[in-house]
Amino acid sequence: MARRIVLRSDDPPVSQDDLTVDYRDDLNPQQHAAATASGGPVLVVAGAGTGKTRTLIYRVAYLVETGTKPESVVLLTFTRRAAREMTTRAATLLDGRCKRVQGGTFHAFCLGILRRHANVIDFPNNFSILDAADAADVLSVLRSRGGYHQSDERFPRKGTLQKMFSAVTNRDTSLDDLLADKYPQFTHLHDDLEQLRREYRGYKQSHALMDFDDLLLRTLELFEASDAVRNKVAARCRHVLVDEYQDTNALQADLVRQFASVHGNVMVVGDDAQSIYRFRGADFRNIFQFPDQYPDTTILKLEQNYRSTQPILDLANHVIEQADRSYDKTLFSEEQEGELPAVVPAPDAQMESRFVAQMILRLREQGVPLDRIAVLFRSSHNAYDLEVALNQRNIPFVKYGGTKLSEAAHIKDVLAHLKVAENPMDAAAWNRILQLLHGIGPKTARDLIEWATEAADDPFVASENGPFSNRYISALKKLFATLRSIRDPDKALVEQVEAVLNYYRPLFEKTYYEDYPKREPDLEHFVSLAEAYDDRQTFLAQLALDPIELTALDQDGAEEDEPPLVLSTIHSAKGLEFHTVFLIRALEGNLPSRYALKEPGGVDEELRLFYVAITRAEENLFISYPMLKYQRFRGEYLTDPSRFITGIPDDVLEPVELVEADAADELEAPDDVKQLNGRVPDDAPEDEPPNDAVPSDADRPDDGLPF
DNA sequence: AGAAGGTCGTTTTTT
DNA sequence: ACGACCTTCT
Repeated sequence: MARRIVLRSDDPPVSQDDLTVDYRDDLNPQQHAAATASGGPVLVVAGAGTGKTRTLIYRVAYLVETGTKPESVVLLTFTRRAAREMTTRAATLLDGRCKRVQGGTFHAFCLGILRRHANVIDFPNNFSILDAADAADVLSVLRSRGGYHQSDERFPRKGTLQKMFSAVTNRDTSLDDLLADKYPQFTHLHDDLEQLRREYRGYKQSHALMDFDDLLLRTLELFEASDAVRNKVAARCRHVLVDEYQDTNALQADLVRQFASVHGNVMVVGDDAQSIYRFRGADFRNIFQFPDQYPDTTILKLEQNYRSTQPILDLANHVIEQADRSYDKTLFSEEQEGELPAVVPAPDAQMESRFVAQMILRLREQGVPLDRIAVLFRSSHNAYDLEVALNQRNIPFVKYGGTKLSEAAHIKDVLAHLKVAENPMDAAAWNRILQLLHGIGPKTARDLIEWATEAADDPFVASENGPFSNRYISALKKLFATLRSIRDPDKALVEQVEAVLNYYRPLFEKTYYEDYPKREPDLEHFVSLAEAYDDRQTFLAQLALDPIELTALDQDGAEEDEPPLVLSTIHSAKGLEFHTVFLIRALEGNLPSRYALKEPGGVDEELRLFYVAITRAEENLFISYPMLKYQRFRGEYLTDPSRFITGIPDDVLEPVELVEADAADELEAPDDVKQLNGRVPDDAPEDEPPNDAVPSDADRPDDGLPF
């Protein structure tokens, strides 16, 4: 790299008197130092709940207020939700200018760059984005085309292939090492896999497809291919801010370096104790390497916790002590008072759900809004029982980390039609819509795709003379007619979606004949979503990169209703905070996950996950687990509580026993709230008749008699 | 040969 | 409740 001469700012030094926001008054000294730091590389190590987000928001405001153009500030966050929240809050602080800062997720930001410059790496700018499932489908096609599993030795299934290849890209390792490390059963297939991986890459290139990893990887390749482009992009990155840096992987760290390569102003914020995306290639050690990669890094620490009470932090500190970690920060709070965190063994899964649902109703009675309460779990199916219990009691909730709208098969069908209209080379989408037609299976679809994407100049015009069989010709003609009609540039997006739905409905009812009425509402939701966009390409990208939770849609009918309770995987709860947190299914094999036990370092990662869950809580924390579980084939069996909660002293984590209200009373009065020994803030006797003042309680079901 | 339809075994976490 | 695999049908 060329020698660098640093020019000093010609502007007079900024005095606090000239600023609208009172940074010194609003922030503690550590936060203030971070928010008002001058340029250059800065690493902020911030413990859970220490006002990391707040500091970044003030940082944005400060930069904008001291003369940096908002368009030249880049704020990279882990989710779009986080980016939106930050810029909105910064805007409240200062003014609307903050909304013009660039950013979002790494993937979204890279997409923007690629759309502008894709031609440099031989991609059209209307390339399609493949989500993980789409990528797996492409691999499945290539696998059968290449005849990889003709012999009777087993070949990895499509999802495994996708995971393997993604891991190779994200972890910056060789296929060899990955196989040895994680897939020893497939090491002998190394050559086949290497070849399949090459085919996959070539196929994506020739069909204008990019999977999630490509969005990062191809951006780096773009920068490598053209210094001019890199300089142009980096010139617009006057200040680069990265949130959750502990969860970035090698690719992302590389990207940050490129973005900052012109101005050198980069501030990263993170907490090594909260690194929970190892499976995606993140390595918490990255955060320690930052100072090595950027000479003269200023290191700042945030240690005062503003979120949780001291008893909750005591548990958190106790937990994280068990992990190998290089940074020592003990969180402290000024909020000394507070309930002890509780561990609640429930007799079985239904009882666990009853406990959570009833506690939520009590808290709500005491004035805690539902949306200040969260139920967290390791994996999304952990919540199935609870979802039933909540539905029975009419408690509204959103679930994060569950099935996304754009992942539902029927929505993927509709999307695929739009994708083909957008990018006629999109073989993955073609494959999907062709196989919906009666008489077309994998083989015919493959032949037709080849014709449509290679032989035909314009498949939509030349649709009269393809290699068609009478078996499906009439259905195919209808498909072409629909595609032609939605490609009309004058057609509004909503009209395009309506046209697809008109065409798709009969196919939909046939394909999902057993349960299509249940899926029907999703199609309506999809139309209303499309109304907010006028550009097809933006709409498609948005759905791919910022998928909408299915349960979030159930809520928008009831706008008058109170904001819903939050159910979330621990991963999706990152960065959020709640008055009360329930952590359910704290079981050995679930948290820590049994899969993690096999991997070196896996248990530590799970421990950090547990730590993240605990530190979401402000006032109350309940950790529960069922003592008995039921599994098909296995029947009922005794569970082991998570190793993370055994052996913690009672004065740090208080054991609580669930007691069933008198069984006779329960039969007559459905108000069957259990006693919690000394735990419930307002422990009213429960032998009264049901209280009508609790609307969502009114049609509570009888909760069965599990004993 | 290739598609359709039924059956069996199954499931971490996310952009 | 979903997908991979096997059997039967066109």
